[in-house]
Amino acid sequence: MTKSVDRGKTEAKGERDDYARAEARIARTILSIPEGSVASYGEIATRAGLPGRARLVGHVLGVWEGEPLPWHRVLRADGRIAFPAGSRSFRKQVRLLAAEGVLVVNRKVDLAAHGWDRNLDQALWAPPPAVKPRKRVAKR
DNA sequence: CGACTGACGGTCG
DNA sequence: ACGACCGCCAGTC
Repeated sequence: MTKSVDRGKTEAKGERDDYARAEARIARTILSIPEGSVASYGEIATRAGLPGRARLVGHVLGVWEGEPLPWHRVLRADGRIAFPAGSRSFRKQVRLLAAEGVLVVNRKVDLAAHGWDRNLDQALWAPPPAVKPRKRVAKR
């Protein structure tokens, strides 16, 4: 048997599987972004076990045809929407985010306020910063 | 096969 | 803040 051919097939299949796995992990990760939170492409990639492959996340979002994904919760690393400002998709994303209480100000979303992990920490620790340490001594 | 093109991201001047 | 680069990945011409 033409080993080389078989090998070629095997490799090609392996690559397809790798891609399929990566795609599935990326989709699951995006699905797990809580409503009202946002995450960057890079963050998604990292959490999906694919560090450094933000571009792959963008690619998957573009070609995905499985169950609907909360794609609007995925932003660029600096909080900006990835689509050209003013485009159909851009406006739609702004609308969907707004419906969850995430506002786009100056072309950007406040990641400090809506970042995924940060939100989680906030939910767990919930220590509102508003109150400053007002020098008060401890009364022991 | 090389060049180009995106739902990207980090670094550097 | 901004552009130039470079690394990264899949598709298209």
